[in-house]
Amino acid sequence: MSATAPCIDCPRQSRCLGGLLVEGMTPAQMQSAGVSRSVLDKGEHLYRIGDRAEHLYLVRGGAFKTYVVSADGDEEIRGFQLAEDIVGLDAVCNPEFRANARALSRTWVCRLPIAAVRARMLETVQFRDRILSALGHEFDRLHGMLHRERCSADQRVAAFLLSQLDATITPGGEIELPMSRVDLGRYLDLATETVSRVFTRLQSRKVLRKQGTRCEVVDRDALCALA
Amino acid sequence: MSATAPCIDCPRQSRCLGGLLVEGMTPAQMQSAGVSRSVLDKGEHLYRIGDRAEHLYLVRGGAFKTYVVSADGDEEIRGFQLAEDIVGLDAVCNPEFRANARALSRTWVCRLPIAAVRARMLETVQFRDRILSALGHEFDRLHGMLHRERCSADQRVAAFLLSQLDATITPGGEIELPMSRVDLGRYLDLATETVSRVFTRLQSRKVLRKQGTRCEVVDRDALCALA
DNA sequence: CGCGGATTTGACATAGTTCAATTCGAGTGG
DNA sequence: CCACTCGAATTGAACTATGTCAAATCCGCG
Repeated sequence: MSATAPCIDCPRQSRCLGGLLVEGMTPAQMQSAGVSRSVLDKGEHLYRIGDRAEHLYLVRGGAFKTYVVSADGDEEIRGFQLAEDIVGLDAVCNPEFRANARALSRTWVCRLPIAAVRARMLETVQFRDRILSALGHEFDRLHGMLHRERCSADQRVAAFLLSQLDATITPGGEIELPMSRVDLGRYLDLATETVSRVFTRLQSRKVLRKQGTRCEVVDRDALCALA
Repeated sequence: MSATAPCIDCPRQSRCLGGLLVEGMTPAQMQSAGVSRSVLDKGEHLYRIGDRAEHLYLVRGGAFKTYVVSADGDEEIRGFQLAEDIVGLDAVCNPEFRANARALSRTWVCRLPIAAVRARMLETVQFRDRILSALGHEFDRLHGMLHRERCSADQRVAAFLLSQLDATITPGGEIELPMSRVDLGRYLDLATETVSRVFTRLQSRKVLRKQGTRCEVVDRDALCALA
């Protein structure tokens, strides 16, 4: 995990949490505050459960999974974070991370020092509200997971695909599925085999078309009807 | 739902969110800020999904359930809030409530105006951190629910009973179960019948003793071993 | 081309649901 | 104080979605 220079000339600065954060800072101030960027290789951990939470992160490219390992050794995946998502929001509420974050592929992140974030929350209403709203979205996501886990296998997969579709910037039915079937199962709380069967079914019903790591949603309405 | 006077002479003031909030306010200021108390009868709603979130609430006695109704009309219970718990924390992150809150029995609450809460978050680090930490606990609780829903019926019930045991102020194995079997099922995502069967099993194994709305945990270790 | 992990498919096992019937228990009224 | 009522809780029996285990196939990569 190698760190590089911060956001001073980042084209996304104005639309970014970091933008609000570093507004008015000189490069030197940023540097000393600890704003920076990193790249992680596939499989590398961004942080582990119990680590002192000193940064939160913005995904620039690639993807993470956040997960915990239960008492009986099973990996429970709590979320996937793709480009533009925030990882490690825990850090705002807790001194330590409550989950592990691991790169699913080569992944780029911006790191925002949590001390600066907390300080800025006291300074500007706009920034405080930006953080609170991010927390609100995280609550919504968790409530969504809770709802999804009360549905049938078909519905879980359908709901997941739709959420990916919504989260994707590119229009059209193309979505990125950087996670393995195993990980998807661990996220949806389904056996790998069940996930696989649902995908097969959706493809034979011409709802979906699979192409390697990507996949095309041919019949969005059918998915909505399911979920 | 009748409202009465606020916290000026509340014995709990110093250990309460409200205490930090109203610190330094005159009774008149409190009044005009909207700090107050209410009582709700069994079955009354404290708020409904979509309501403008103008207060958050502290439970003083009694209990709530927070729930949503899914597309196919099923009630999904997202939490039970007993004495000393915060209800409506949504309000900090969202302009509208994202769930319904309904009294399970006659219930007393303090109402804290969210505008005052948000304002105070800018003023004192201590108060901001108190709120953030409450949000953190809510995240933990949701993560706990997600974990629990991946367990067997026995484990879900055991984990639930243990969490009630921890949350109860009174020592000894007595816990309050103000919710019906139906509601418990809707919370744990189990059929009422399944909940009932687990309780029966736990009683015949002398882990539990039931007494109306209360219940005594005889063998805490057995519960831990299960969960 | 061939290897090894990931995915898919098949056959079978089972926890939990569903539906129906019974029992319990807190109020209520005689 | 007891009988009655009605909803809540429990019990029973059959059913089903999904898990489990094992075998077959696919696919990316050296």
